[in-house]
Amino acid sequence: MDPEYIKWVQHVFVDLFNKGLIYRGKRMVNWCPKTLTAISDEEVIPTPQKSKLYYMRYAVAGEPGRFVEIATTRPETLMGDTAVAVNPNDKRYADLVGKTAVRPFPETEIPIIADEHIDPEFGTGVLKVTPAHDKADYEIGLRANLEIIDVLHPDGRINCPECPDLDGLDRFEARDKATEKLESMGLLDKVDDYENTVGFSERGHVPIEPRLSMQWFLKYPSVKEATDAVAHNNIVMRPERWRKTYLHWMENIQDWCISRQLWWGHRVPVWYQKEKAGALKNAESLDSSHAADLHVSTEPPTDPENWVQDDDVLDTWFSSWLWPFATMETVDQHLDPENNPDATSRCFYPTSDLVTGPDIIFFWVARMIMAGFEYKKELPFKNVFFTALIRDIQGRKMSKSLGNSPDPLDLIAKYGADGLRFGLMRIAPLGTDVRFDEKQIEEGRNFANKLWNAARYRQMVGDNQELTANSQLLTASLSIYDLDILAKLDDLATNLETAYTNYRFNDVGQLLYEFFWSNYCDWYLEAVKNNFKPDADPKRKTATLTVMDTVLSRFLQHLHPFMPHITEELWEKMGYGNGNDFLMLTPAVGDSAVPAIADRCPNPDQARQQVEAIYQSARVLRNLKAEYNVAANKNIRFIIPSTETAPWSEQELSTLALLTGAKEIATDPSFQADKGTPSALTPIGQLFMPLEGLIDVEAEKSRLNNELAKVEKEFSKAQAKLNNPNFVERAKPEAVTKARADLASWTEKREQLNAMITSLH
RNA sequence: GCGCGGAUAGCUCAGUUGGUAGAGCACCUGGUUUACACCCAGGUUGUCGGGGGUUCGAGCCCCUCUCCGCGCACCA
Repeated sequence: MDPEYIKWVQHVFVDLFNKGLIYRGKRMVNWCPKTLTAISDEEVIPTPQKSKLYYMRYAVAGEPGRFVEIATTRPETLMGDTAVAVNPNDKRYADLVGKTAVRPFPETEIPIIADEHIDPEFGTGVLKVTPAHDKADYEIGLRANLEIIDVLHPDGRINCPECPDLDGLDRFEARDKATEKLESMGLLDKVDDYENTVGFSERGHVPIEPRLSMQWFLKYPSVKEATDAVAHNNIVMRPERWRKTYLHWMENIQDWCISRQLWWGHRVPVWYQKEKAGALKNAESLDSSHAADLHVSTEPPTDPENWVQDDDVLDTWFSSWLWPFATMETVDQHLDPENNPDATSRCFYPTSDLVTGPDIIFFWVARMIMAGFEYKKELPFKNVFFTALIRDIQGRKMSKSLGNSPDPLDLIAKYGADGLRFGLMRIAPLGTDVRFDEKQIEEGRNFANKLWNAARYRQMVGDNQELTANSQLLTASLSIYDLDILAKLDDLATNLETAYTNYRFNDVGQLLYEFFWSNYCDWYLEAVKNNFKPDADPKRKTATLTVMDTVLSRFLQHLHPFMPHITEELWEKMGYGNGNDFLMLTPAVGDSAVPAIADRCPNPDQARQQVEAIYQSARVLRNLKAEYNVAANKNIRFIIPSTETAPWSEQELSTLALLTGAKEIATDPSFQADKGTPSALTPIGQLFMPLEGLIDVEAEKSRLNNELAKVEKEFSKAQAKLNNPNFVERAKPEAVTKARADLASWTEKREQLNAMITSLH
């Protein structure tokens, strides 16, 4: 309702009127008897109903005792019947055509006609024609030049003074009353249960009434251009399948009934000459050829006393469809840019992406494309991203009337705005609807909490230092864990870019979540905790802090669009903005930062492999501890009975001990394992876990055999694959290479496990 | 009637050119080692809706059936 926006709405109305595309006419429209207004086809919701099919008889005039049987769902409109129709090819009734039938009340003779529309298979093959109250009947009426008798008031009550017992009754009460009357006259044969689909008013929630009414209509502009734009992928829809839906609608487009009989809305900018107003309003049609008697303008007439403005307002989408440009420039700027230099500075038209729901693809998207092209001679956007619809846990669409929509404010109170936002983004897949489950929002809150605590930890272990991440990184002595997490941070940036490019926002959420929770918190932070012990090397501590700041600050940048509040808060509290820059105003990572790792270490792969070996070993050893129920025992020692521990330094082994919750990992070439000492095969070799008094040869044998069984299974699978000549010949080379590597790895594990089992004997 | 989705662990859902089925929650076991119990470690869980086909190989491709959802048309 901004004054400038109102001007646009009026300008477009006037323009389309002058182009002959807007006209006023008496047409069959969808009428809502509850809200007392016309509505568009798109606002009619077809709803399956359990109703009745009434079989009744009309007497054939002049042939006493002869009747035609008619099946109808709406006996209450019988007073508006002006014909009875059969299919011209229906031999059963061929002799009746041209005769007349007797409408029982108000009693009169009506013609029996033939029309192609009648389906001989339906009911009795005979249709009562009520041109005022059915769209198809209206068409038949036009073809046969039938009289039109309107027997309903706008609110759905019967308007038929000739039948006092029906007059004034609600349409559904009248249905029963009319049935009773027919029955008492002996004209009702039977009533069958019947399931049909009835159009309901989207807002009024009552069956709509097809009604002959004076309304304003629009013949859509720029239809061809809007169709071609999508057909030729100048506008790309995601998911792509909506394209077909769009094109189907565009190819069968109908004129749009744009007038509404409501109090609120943009008023139709049309004034009628006072003395001719009555006649003009009831004219069969009005268009630009009547311009002389009308004032159609964005400005009211200068002599208002001589004019009467049209009472109707416009469909709400008649203003919405102008949104891409009407929000960007005023009509004056549009029409006369030279004298309104602001026009270019404010106008972001076209934009790149429209994000919306597929339920308004016709209401809004299609119409914006048409209006955009019509007024800007250019398409309004290049991509349309249709989000998923969030349904309730039972799969129902959320709606006010069902009351199944959670209040966002309640959710925000419980989980925080960022938690809600992140939770939703993580379940926003490309292409399908999703059931809303509060658990998923809880996950968002937990993630925010995790982030907060990780930042707190950073503050706990070291002073807040001014972050000059890149230069400090270059001089720091980085551990393999540092290199590993920085390389993963680089990977994250790359993967996020891909996900964004493909509009896979749930992937973005997943990538952010996994990197931070798993890679950074669960592994990296745990692996570097030794560096904060009192006796740790200060240089190593500084390097670790620098890496933590690098990861945290970049991660906050990556996460910011998904969790704007907490990231902004931490950005400030951690001092990453140097006390003056908002994170919101900081260029995105891809625009500003060099890759974290590339300059420092051109080939981090070796470090990554070493780290993976340590982490994988930690998993195996944790597992071993769990299997022997000593997971909580911090005094456990692991022994490597070999000197061949290179490249594993004391430091890496102590990190591994930290990660496994063990006292130490010791190399001891002289170690002689007692038979039955639990041991495990890890990427860094075979490790023993001596347990005082807990040695049980049989238990250990059975455990190792279990493990061997799994390995054997994988081994045979890999072997079978490579023994298949078809695979080796036809599969992709990468697949074959990988299969060979797998087989080699399983072979080795198999041999080692066998050796371990043999040593128990 | 025409068209479009969906059916994968108990639940909500990922699974990107066909190549050893995943996440979170739930559940079970153990854990308060000074970031986090909104947490940590470990574990259990699948005839990938049914049937058929193509292929060396199918959750993924083709055909068919069943069920759920959506759009369009019709509905006397």
